[in-house]
Amino acid sequence: MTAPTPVRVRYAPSPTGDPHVGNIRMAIWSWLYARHTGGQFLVRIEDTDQTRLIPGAVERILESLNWLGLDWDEGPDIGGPYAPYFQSQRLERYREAADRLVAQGNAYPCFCSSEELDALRSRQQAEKRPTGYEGKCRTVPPEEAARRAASGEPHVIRFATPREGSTTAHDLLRGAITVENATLDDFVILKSDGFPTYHLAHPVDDFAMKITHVTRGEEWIPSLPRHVLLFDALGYPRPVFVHGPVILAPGGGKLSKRHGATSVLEYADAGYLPDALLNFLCITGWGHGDETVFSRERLIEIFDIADVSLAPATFDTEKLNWLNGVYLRQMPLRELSEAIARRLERELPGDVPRPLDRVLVEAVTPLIQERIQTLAEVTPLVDFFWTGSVETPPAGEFLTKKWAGQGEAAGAALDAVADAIEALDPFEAAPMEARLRALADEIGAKAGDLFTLVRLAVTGRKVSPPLFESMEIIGQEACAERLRSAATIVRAG
RNA sequence: GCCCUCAUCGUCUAGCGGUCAGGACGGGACCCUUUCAAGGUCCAGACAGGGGUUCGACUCCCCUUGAGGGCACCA
Repeated sequence: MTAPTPVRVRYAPSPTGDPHVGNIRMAIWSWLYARHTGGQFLVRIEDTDQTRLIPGAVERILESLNWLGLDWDEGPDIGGPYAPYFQSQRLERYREAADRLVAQGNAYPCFCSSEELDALRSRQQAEKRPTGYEGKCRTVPPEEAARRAASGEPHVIRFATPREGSTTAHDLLRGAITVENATLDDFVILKSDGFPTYHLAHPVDDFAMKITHVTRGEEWIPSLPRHVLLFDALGYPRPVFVHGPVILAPGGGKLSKRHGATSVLEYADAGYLPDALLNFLCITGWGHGDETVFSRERLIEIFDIADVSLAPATFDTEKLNWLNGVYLRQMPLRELSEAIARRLERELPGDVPRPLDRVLVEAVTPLIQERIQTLAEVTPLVDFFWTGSVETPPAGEFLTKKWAGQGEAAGAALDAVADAIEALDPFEAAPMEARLRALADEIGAKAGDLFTLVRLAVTGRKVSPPLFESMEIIGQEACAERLRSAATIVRAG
């Protein structure tokens, strides 16, 4: 889809915490749409609520975008032709717009206190009437209002919403949305601290920054009529509005901490890959034929924001895990190996010397590449390659199935394996397997039963990467040592 | 309570008046196999309900039901 003028979309988070995945998904879609059409993607910080600012939030927001590989053409850190990109630095513009609306008779100062407003709201609720400001200060004569405001009396500026008629706005995805003006109230556009509310800041900035498509979450639909009224009153052309669906938690309802990670950085921490999360988030709430795995390039090639679905989608962690596994398996050895090395250096016990030997990590990587879904599974799976000695499991672990009650036989078998291992030359996986299969035959055991003992002895666990390749990496001496020690324990059991 | 939005397998979706309603995750079976994975083959599984419109509705309209969102000097 090609737009007549270059598409300009923006991601406009407020710095009140880490961006939620639902929020980030909208940013991904917006970014893809900009890149798909050859337009621009910008970032604007909506820091108009001084009471909710969280230090460091801006940095974390930008870090989240960076990690996902979303780049911006204009933003708080790099500036741009419409700077500044912090709303807190654009206060004069909002003031100006508000003054103009008051002068035009589209807005008025309101001197009602929060206590008064709270009281009004409770009264309305008690009487089961719609809540909302009923326009008390709208009747204050303009001259009197101006005088009181000039004398320093605390006040806000409210928009004088038309009482009659209805307002129709258009959403690219949903078509016309019409609301009776009577259901709207005189909402605040400028707060008493001089900061604008979102309702005012949004039209002023999106007009000034030449935004062509306002992309945001569905939660904004109810206030869309107010925004449209403001665009009109200000004499700004209306942009295209696109309200994406929300993301639901598995059980239904909002996705929250209770359901696991909710921010991008948490997913990074949990061992997910940027491309996998990007693919997954994009895919939840949007689809394209029979395809499921999309590279970034492919998405840019085919993504059209007009194709996103309207219904709220449920966050499917199982699918994310599977997709992450797909990306892990696709990764070039060197790249995966480096990621695994960094993970291990972060998680291995402190007595393991850093940096890790990359040659060893590269030997281990192919053994686990197709066995993990996230990087978080790496360390518990392969730590025995680095921890000097494994803790041999108790005899009971060994003496199950074929070996139940056969402590002596199992011990003998382990010793026999140790003998065979020590005699091996070269000490490589293929000949090792051949030799141990023959040995199983000699002992009169099934290969699998023998290998289970060896696995337990050498890796310390019943599930491990491929046995012989692992043993080759661990080394001849260490393997023999672990086998003998296990033999002793098993006999005693 | 008032306003708004949405509705295809358990989940994410394709479909855009005529299809055996397709794919993916998850589930089941089998194959492969030294564990665990990965891989392969196959199976089960959906148009929320009721009215219209039409020669013909998953597709268009209305109602019901269900789900989600909003009703701040927060965004």
